Parts: sequence; C-alpha cells; structure tokens
Amino acid sequence: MIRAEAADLPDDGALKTPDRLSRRASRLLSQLTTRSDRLITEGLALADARKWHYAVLASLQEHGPASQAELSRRSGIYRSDMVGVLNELAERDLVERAPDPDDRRRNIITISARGRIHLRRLDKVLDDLHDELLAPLSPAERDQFVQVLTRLLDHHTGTA
Amino acid sequence: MIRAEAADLPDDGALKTPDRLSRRASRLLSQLTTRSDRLITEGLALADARKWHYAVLASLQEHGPASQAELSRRSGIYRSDMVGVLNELAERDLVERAPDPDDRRRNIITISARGRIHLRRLDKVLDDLHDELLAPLSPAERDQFVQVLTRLLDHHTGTA
DNA sequence: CGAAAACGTTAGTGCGACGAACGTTTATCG
DNA sequence: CGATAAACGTTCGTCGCACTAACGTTTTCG
Repeated sequence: MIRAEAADLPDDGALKTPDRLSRRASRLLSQLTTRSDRLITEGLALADARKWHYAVLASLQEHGPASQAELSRRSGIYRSDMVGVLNELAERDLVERAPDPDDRRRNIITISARGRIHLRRLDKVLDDLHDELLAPLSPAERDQFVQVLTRLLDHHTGTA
Repeated sequence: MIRAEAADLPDDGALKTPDRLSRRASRLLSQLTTRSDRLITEGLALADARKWHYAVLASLQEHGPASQAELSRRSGIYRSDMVGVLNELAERDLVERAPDPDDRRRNIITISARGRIHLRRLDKVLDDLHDELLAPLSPAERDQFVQVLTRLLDHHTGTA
C-alpha cells in the first residue's frame, strides 16, 4: 500500500504529531498503557496497594493456596519479585506464609480473612478505575475490547 | 540448563490464571504492551534502530525540520531523552543538527537523504512487525482496534 | 533595563521486566 | 544406593523507559 508521501512541506497548525506514528498500534498501546498504569497505580496507592497485590490475592482466592513459584506462574510476576510482594502482603496480614511440611523447599501462601476483605475492596477500586479508563467506550465496546486484547495476548504467549 | 528460562515463565495455557485478573483491561494492556514492545524493539534492532528513531524521522519527514524541543512535543519523547536520540541519529548521518541562525538557543534538525531511505526501510519493518502483532485480527478488526485505542488515548490526554 | 521564559544538556530517580547465582531440598536415574 | 539434576526461595544486579531537577545560554516581555 503505497501512499503519496509528501516530503517536507511545513504545514501549519498547533501540535503536529505524525500520522503514521499515531496510527501504529504498538505506539498507541504503549502510550495508552503508560496512562493506564499510572491511573491504576495511583488509584491503588490510595488503598495502600499495588497492582501485584491484587494479582496475588485474586489468584489465591480463585485457586486456593499455592507456593510462591506457582503464584509466580499464575500471575506472571517473576519469582524474584514475588518475594517482595509477599513480604508486603504478609506485613499487612493479608496472606500467611508457612513452610510446606510435605516439601520443605516451598512456602505455602494462604490468603487471610483480612486479605479477603482487602481483595473485595480492591475489586471495587479497580472497577471504578476501569470505568474511568474505558470511559469513552460503551459496555458492548468494552467487552469487545477486552476480547480483542485477550486474543492478541493469547496469540503472543502461545507462540514463542 | 536448557530450560533454565522456561522455569521462570508461564509457558502453557493450562495454567490457572485468575479470571478476574485476565479480564482486567489494564492488565491485558500492560501484558500485551510488554510483548509488543519487545517485538518492536527486537525487530528494529535488526535494522539498527530504536522506536524513538522512527518517531523522530517520521516527524521530520511529515512536518519538516524542527527544533529539538518541538520534536519532543511532536513525538512525546522528553527533551532530556531527545538529546541521546539525536546523537544516535546524527552519528548515523540520518539527520543533521545545525544551530538556528535566527535563534541561537535552538538547533534545527533536518532529515537527510540517508534518513529518508532509512525511514522507508523502517516503515516496511514496522509494517511487518505489526502484521505479526495483529496477526489474529482481520483487517477490519485491526482498523477498529486502532480506532478504539485512539479514542481511549485521546480521552486520557485531553482530560487533565 | 531586568525578570521571566525557552532552549539544549547533564545528571539522577523510580519502577517494572528480567537474569545470575547461591544454598537448600526434592526428584531422577544408572 | 549414590550421584546428578532440578525446583524452590532469596539476594543482587542489569537494562530500558518515563520523568524531574538544575544549569548556562539566549531570547522575549513587561
């Protein structure tokens, strides 16, 4: 698809962002993700939480207790970073970290009662934040958007 | 040894990732952007380029020569980072950096003939990379996806 | 004229994704 | 059985990116 590329004519106007640039999905993705991440991070900070906290707590509630390594696989957080996350969660008594009697290499991480409560709160916070994030989209469009993202992500995680 | 890295990453789809987690648009966005960024970065590296190179070159070609500060505004790159980008581009003779005689604070950045050629190459590379990035989507879906991203991004840049 | 602003530049911060390596414990296999 | 490999939790370090602060120079403006 060859378009006529007008070389260098000084158009006028205010802020000129190149069209080719602003149409690139990769660029749109990273720009939007930057905003999204900031939105989420700041929103969660008001609830004394980070994105990772939610990921771990949600995983624990949905699939039950697990070792750190398994949590790492479930949530996509590197196990080197999982240590710190669990420290923070344990400090707040949101999870319990106990050695596995059947396999003394592992710790068994369990969500606590407080953790469950906290998770519910985070879920609400995230609902609101996503409402803001996806504000311009209708409910149907939001679903579709999520589905497209999922398809794309699946495609790139399955393929090495 | 061989699977040393595979041990760190979720490598199959049979893993239990919490549903609530994988439905969050913010999470999908950041995960997908991570993959996308890596794809683009590695692809461009094969052409001895970085994302920012493309942004600057495209801006120069579309809107003509500009000062570093204006390039910064056009492309969203911070002017502190623009310095290094232009150094790299100038090293490769893709742009020319000359002091502005009318305003001795500024440099006037101009794309060179080699820069134009390089830009065409990068455009092709990026086309291919986006083909891979958006592989699961039909042409119509790709357009729609880009449009949705644009709407979302506009919403979050216009609103302070 | 003097203060404020814009410019290019250097240095540095914070964070997230990721890798290397170590000691410990468990699994595997000849 | 014993040796070797693997998995686990942990610590430390790297790299890239978004972003801020500050400084010297030049231009603009009240």
